[in-house]
Amino acid sequence: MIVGVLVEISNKAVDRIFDYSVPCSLKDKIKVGIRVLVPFGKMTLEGFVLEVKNDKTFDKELKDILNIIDSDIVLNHELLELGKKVQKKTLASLISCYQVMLPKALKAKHGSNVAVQFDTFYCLRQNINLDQLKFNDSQLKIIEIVRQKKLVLRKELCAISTSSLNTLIKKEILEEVKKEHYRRNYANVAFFKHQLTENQKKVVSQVTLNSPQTYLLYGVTGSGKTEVYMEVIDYYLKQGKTSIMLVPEISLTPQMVQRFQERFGSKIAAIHSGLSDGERYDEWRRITRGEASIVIGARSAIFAPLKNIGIIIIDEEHSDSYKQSNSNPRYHARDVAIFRSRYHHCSIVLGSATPSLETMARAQKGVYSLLELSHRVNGKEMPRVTVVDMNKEMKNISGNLSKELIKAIQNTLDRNEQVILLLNRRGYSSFVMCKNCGYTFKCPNCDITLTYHKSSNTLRCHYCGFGEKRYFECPKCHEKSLSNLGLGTQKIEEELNTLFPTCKILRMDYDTTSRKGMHEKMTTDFRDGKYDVLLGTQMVAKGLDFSKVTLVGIINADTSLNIPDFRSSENTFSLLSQAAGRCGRGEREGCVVIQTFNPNHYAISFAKNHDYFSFYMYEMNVRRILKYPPYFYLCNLKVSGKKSDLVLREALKIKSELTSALTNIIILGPSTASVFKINNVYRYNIILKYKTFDNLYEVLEKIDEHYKTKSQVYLEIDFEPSQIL
DNA sequence: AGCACGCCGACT
DNA sequence: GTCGGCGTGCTC
Repeated sequence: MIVGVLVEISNKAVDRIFDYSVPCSLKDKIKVGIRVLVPFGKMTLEGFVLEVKNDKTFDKELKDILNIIDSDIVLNHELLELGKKVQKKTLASLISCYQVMLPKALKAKHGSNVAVQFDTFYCLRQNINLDQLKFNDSQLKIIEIVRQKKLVLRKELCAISTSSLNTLIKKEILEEVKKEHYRRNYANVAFFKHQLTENQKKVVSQVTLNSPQTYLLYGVTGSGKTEVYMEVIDYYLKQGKTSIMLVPEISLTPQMVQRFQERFGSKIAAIHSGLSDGERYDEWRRITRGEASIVIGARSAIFAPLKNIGIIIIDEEHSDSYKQSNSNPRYHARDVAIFRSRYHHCSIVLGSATPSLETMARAQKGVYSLLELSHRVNGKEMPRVTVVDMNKEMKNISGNLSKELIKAIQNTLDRNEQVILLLNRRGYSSFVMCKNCGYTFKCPNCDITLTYHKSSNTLRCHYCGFGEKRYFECPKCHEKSLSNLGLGTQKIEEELNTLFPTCKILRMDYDTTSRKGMHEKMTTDFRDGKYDVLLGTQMVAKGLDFSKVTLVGIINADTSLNIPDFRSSENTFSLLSQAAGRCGRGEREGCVVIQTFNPNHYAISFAKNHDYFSFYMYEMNVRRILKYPPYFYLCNLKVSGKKSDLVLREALKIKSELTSALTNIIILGPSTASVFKINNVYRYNIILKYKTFDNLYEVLEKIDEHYKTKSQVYLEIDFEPSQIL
């Protein structure tokens, strides 16, 4: 017996199947999809069995596999095939495509730290005649409990007498049994169901009754998309089918999970960043065993090993978190969803209040079916939006809050209602500059300005982690005129404290929510009315639902417009629309104040009017003229290395090779990446724009092949990048 | 990933 | 003459 094994080294040079022979003792345990331990050179490695074959026509002497790691399959037939498809689409290594599907516990490097947890029980041995034996009091007590309950936790019996217990085991009267247990409790809570509106019902029946296809559910904020998702999932659950729902990590809050648990109880497996590796492993096992049939999670949950999938839902489909951008495989969850939907013959629902241009364009072309929810469930109009021109305002105020916004906050507080303030951190950070000579602090390893962290009084590099104490004297002109520039939530909080001394402010940003459970506590406290103002970064704009909020203020709408990325308008429009959607969700009407230095920018004016379609039309025209998606596909080739001249030379070589091998393609660059140097590694981008694939993949694969063994220059290929940095 | 092999500069 | 730098190539 011979097995084909893919070893767990994420290096393209060994990313192929190696054959091993199987010793007789392991033969009957071998299955495709399990992990095995194999000798590899001088190393011992874990690997996946991808093939089992019986022919012995091998010219080489094969090594034996050493052992078997899993008794059960970790990669089923579908996932094995899916990995190959993802590999083909992203040109990443095959092993990375399989690794991305599995929880950390099953990976060679970290796996050993995470184990299945067991509870120890006792039970009576069979065929024991108790009457013939003599026992002392505590032994009798123990036997009585075990006879009644059959299976008793060891801990419980130890409480009576550990020594008596041990004697009973020694005499082979009681038997120790280990049973796996999950780290979390999966209590089945009361099923809770909302009444749907007619519009919602219509959408549900379209999704569930038509033949399998991909839908775009375009529903304004507050139109009750989540209720539609639940109803659809319920429909398939009753048919004995499973569901996946993807949510951006940032909106995968305990409240969100709770809503689903209230309806579906322990059928839910939720995979979010708050779980420990062990808890993740438990969830994964519940899914493979069929104990959980509804999976809610961020991007990687699209690989959940469910069988018989009835529906795949991608909520907030425009979110760039669905594209894995910083490590291989650089996949988009939407593409994986499409692969899986073909395997399972199921539909996909892509939901958003601000669909990505790509998705809406496909819906307009008829590739996806468009479903709409154009009214809020509470019947209220969208909130009134005021745009404040900060160019004029800055002359009148000393802080960062306009008179208009201050007045609106005051009015809201007077009415005993709540406020959400959003500080747009995208493309924005606080830094230190000398007011005398203009000196700014740069990271010595990276080509970037250091960020000021007030809590530790340090300057930090966000790219490599470099940090140093904040100076008091300018190192260049030696004046003591260094000042903190830029805006942080702490700064705004101080301003609010001065303006509204009695107002209770809840600050919610990465610093305050990173501790486990803090996010949950904060949202609960705010909902319970313990605070008047919720001040935060992007995370306050997504999905939160507070009925008492009647004012949303956006402190700096346009910093995200300044990012040199073709999606910056789209991202800004989407952020403003989502933020505005946070208010007026209850009985009372809401209003929105947007502060901006670009009051006439189309992303802002269309957001002001809640006019998605006009934004869509306008932006489509921009993309058409500039040859960007959805009119053209993009691919970014990232060429990097420690020797900048060598990197450039190789990048130019790649470009000339592409130019001669490809037609009907626009090749831009190589240009220096927006941060040229990170951690002493120099980076160039070559950007490809094309309408048809032709021989693109073959050519790129050949170039990639060449660079996978080079150690001085690295090449990474990112198809349809979410951003080009 | 790890290790061996091989080709060049600087030294006990 | 050798020691050791790392660039390259191989692992069933």
